[in-house]
Amino acid sequence: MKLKELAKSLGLSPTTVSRAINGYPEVSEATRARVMAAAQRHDYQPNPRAKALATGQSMAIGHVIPLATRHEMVNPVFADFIAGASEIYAREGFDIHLTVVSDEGEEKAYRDIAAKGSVDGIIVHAPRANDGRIALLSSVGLPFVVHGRATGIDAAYNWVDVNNRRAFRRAAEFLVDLGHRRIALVNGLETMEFAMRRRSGFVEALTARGIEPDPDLMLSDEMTEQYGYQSAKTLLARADPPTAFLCSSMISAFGIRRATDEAGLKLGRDLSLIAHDDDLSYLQNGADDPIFTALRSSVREAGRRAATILIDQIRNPGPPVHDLLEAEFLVGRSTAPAPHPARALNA
Amino acid sequence: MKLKELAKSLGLSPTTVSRAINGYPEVSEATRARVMAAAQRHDYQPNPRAKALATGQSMAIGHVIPLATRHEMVNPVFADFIAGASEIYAREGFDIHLTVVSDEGEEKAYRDIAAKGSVDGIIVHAPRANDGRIALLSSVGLPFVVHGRATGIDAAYNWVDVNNRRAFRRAAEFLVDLGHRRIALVNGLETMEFAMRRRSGFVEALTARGIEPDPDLMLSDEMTEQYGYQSAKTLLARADPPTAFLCSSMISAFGIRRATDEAGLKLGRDLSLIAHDDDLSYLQNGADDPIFTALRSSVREAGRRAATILIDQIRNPGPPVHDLLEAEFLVGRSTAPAPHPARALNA
DNA sequence: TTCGCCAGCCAAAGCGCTTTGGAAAATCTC
DNA sequence: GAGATTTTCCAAAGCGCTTTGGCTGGCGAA
Repeated sequence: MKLKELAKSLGLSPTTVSRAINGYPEVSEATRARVMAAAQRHDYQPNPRAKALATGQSMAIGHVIPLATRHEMVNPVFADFIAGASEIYAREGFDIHLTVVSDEGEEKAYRDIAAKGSVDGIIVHAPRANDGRIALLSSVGLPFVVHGRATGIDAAYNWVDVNNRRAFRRAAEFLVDLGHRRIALVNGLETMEFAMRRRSGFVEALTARGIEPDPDLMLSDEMTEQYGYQSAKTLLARADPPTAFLCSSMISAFGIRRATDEAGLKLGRDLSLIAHDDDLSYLQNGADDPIFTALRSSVREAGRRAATILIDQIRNPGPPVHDLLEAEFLVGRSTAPAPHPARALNA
Repeated sequence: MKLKELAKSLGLSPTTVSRAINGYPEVSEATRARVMAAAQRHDYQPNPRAKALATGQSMAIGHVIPLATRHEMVNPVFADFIAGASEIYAREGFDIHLTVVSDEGEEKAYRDIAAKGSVDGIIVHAPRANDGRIALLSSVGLPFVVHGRATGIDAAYNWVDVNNRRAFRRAAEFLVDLGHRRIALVNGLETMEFAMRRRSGFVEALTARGIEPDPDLMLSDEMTEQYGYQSAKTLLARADPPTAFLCSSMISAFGIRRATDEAGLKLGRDLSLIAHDDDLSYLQNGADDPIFTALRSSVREAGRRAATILIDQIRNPGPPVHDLLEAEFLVGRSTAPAPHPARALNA
């Protein structure tokens, strides 16, 4: 069923039908009702491509999700982020245009999307320091929101981020308060902004408490289970093993748990672990009785916020907006006072 | 840069330029070269909406990913499936159109997509028995490929699936061969086809070996970590706990591991566990030294296959095609002979 | 030399919708 | 009740591309 047919069947012009459907005031309420009823009856769906061509609006948002070349890994948080964003999109009538692209092709992917004009806005995932995409998109004039922030960019832009630095500072302080002195940071890839910020928060906390951060205890890689396992295994084999771990991901935290179990140690007794928890739907830390003491911040909520900002900027462009979410700190069963704090310190 | 401008700058008609770019034979190779060079130089990207409107082809594939209403959970395998599919899409010039929809809205979502004609084909995820979507899409005439199969559908259709039944039969047989008699099945939601098939394979194996499947040992739910944990905890607390677990997901397997650790049992010694491993990029079971004995089947590869079939069917429609993948069986460190097989049997 | 043919190009219509610039009908003003 | 508005509708152009149906000029055949 096309607009023209609908119009003919009603004895109206396409113009009037179009206006009736799109809520323009130039049609009487009587005919609008008639048109709407007919549209309903015939299950009329305007062809979005024709509409887009005529209006210049595609009613679609682009998401470019990076495929880490090293392990061809797609970050598991995307699914939840997009689920959150799409709640908003669905309500507002936007579609999602997905592009999966490996690191090298990334810039070109953005450039192409902008040139083809197939979306009204873009969400930028996983920013790095001095991220070139931000300048690129700004110059093109396509509205965009960054999930995260990028240092080294002068111009203002829209972003939604978690206060990673504060969260990790707080977690580290908590561990120090429990008497831990040798604390390992099992961080994400520190080419990523969020990982850099987490590291600075961690370092800040230690330094503020007079503890010299030990580079050997600060690891950085893609956050897989294996990475957590290997890291913990290696660190625990040291002569002076850490007594606590701060880990950037629940998945890697499971790896750490596996290594500690193998070593015959018990989390929350012999060893402490705090994990960052993105509150993924399939990897719940548990509400009432958290598995891990954790910094919780819903990536789905971040998706909702980012989508809201983006749509708002598309509809009425204005000065850049940002939204800084604070992570919740949940004390679970994976943390405990340091085993021999006094002895270790006074030795 | 638009086609018309390009044409003018070359002193050619839009017709000729269009034909040159799209490889039609009516233009001389000389002018084609000239056009291509100019297109390159001006970074000309044809407007996909205009193209789609004119040709009726949108060069986009729809993915409708279901949001399980119960826990608002988005299945973690989608990210990898789509990563695999998009390798093919990118090569062939297709875009991905994503729709996230909760169970109730699903049928309408498909209907709308078909009516709006915004995609050339669809991938159907997570089929259920007698899945209505298959009849719907068939009647609409939109090419589609199902990731999985649905019993109760007479008509043939395109699908890509893992031989879940055989895989689970084999795993169960392996456990029985190790002397296990009380084996628990920690399965996915059995409204899903794949879970039903896994269960039948499991039941078949036990029955064939003269073991009566115990309904109390067969669980079914969404495959979260918590689910694995709770299931194992409950089952291990029984008077006659199982000596082995067969689990439908790596994530739930981690939960099972957590429960067994808590109970002071060691996997691969006191208790056996086989997990189904979708070979997710961020949840590797480990190639050389698998954490779990596992049935491995790459969901990313399934994505590639599905995309290939779909594009092929879009280009030259033909009789339905399917592709049945076999899961690899990997013996890892989580399985061992049953603790007291002889005694238990001869008692 | 004339004709026919074909390679190579172009004008214009059309994809399904929106939107500008009227025009007719209805309402208001005095 | 005539003119001035306002309401309600419509015809047609246009979004950027493809594609049908010519048209032209150069070539070989007769």
